Amino acid sequence: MALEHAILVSLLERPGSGYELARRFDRSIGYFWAATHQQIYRVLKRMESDGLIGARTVVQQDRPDKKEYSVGPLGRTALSRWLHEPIEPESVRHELAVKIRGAAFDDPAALIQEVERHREAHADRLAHYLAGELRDFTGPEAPAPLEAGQELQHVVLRGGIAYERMTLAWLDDVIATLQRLGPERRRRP
Amino acid sequence: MALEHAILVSLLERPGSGYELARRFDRSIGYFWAATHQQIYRVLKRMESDGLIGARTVVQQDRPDKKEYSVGPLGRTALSRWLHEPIEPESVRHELAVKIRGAAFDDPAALIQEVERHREAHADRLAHYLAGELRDFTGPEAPAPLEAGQELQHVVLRGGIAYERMTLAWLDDVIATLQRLGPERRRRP
DNA sequence: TCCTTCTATGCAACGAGTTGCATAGACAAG
DNA sequence: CTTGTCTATGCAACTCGTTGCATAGAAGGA
Repeated sequence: MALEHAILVSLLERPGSGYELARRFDRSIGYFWAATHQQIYRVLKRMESDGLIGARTVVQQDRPDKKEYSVGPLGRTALSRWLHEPIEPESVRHELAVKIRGAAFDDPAALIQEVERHREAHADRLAHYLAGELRDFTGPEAPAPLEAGQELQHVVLRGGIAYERMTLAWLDDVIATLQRLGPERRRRP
Repeated sequence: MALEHAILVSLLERPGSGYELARRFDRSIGYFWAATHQQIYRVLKRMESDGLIGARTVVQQDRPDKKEYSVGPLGRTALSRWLHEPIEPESVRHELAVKIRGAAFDDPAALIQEVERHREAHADRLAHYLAGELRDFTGPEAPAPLEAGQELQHVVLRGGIAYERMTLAWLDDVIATLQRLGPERRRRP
């Protein structure tokens, strides 16, 4: 179960509550491992009862109290063990690609709008990543000699940036292809 | 449920049995939508009882009989409806990226082997895609004017090729980064 | 001859992920 | 003054995906 390990990594980078983790999974760590708050709360509860993490209640003014989790020795060991186990190369799940192949049995041109919507979403993500890179790693505000953890966060972010750039170029290719095939070349077997 | 739609697309491209579909999901269509045979059999059964697809038993010599499925009018309508619905841009699940960030709390150098293993797997996939592209789309054996369905299969395959190339370059970046951080820069908070 | 691989289909149990809903106080905008 | 958003946590039901196992005949290699 990789969510467990993603949570361990995130809590080692900085302790936090379920709610805070959920927001991190909407940003930073969620760029390559998505999770909803329900999933996170459920797994946190199990991890606490397994002794991987510990919780302390933080009383707050003007907002509800929270339970701040941090990683215990058992959690550290569990993460270490997982890091030394081999994992399978990812199997991709790309719904849009299914749609593109399916468009052969419908109207290819009708898919252009949808692909453009995706293109915009990826352009936004790329802009977001680039802003984060400048803020945390390459800009004047960033700490000059990065420590190991930051170097590793940076290389992961570079992966996200490369992915978004590649995807944008590909979506342009898709749009051009869909435009070349008009509704007139629609296949009706 | 996108597996259902992936199956509809695959069966429209060519009717086939559950077993044949499972093999297609190990190749071609599985490059962007993975599925095991158990999943496929279960969904085929439901799709048949929902009337989306029809089955006929094909008696075979020297091997077990098979049930060949093909898409009915209801299935075609269902696919069409889905094609016109918007979908969310994919949320990524990249386990290796979690490991890379986690390496900050262990030995970064110990991860190099694992990353190299992934690199090889991606290099193999790229070679496989390129061979398929040559065979089906760009080589001398390929049909000269491609029809719409083939153009669309080709653009999806180009996406796979771009993805693998990008991933290879990124994994090289990751390996170089892990090498720069030795075990001596291990972080022990 | 035995062992493995290929074709072909399927059940059962479990683990992971999604969707909808509920609570509850603070604050801001209309 | 009501509606909506933000912080904060959680249950219940459901769907989806994974793992292990089972059957069974044919073909091919050790």
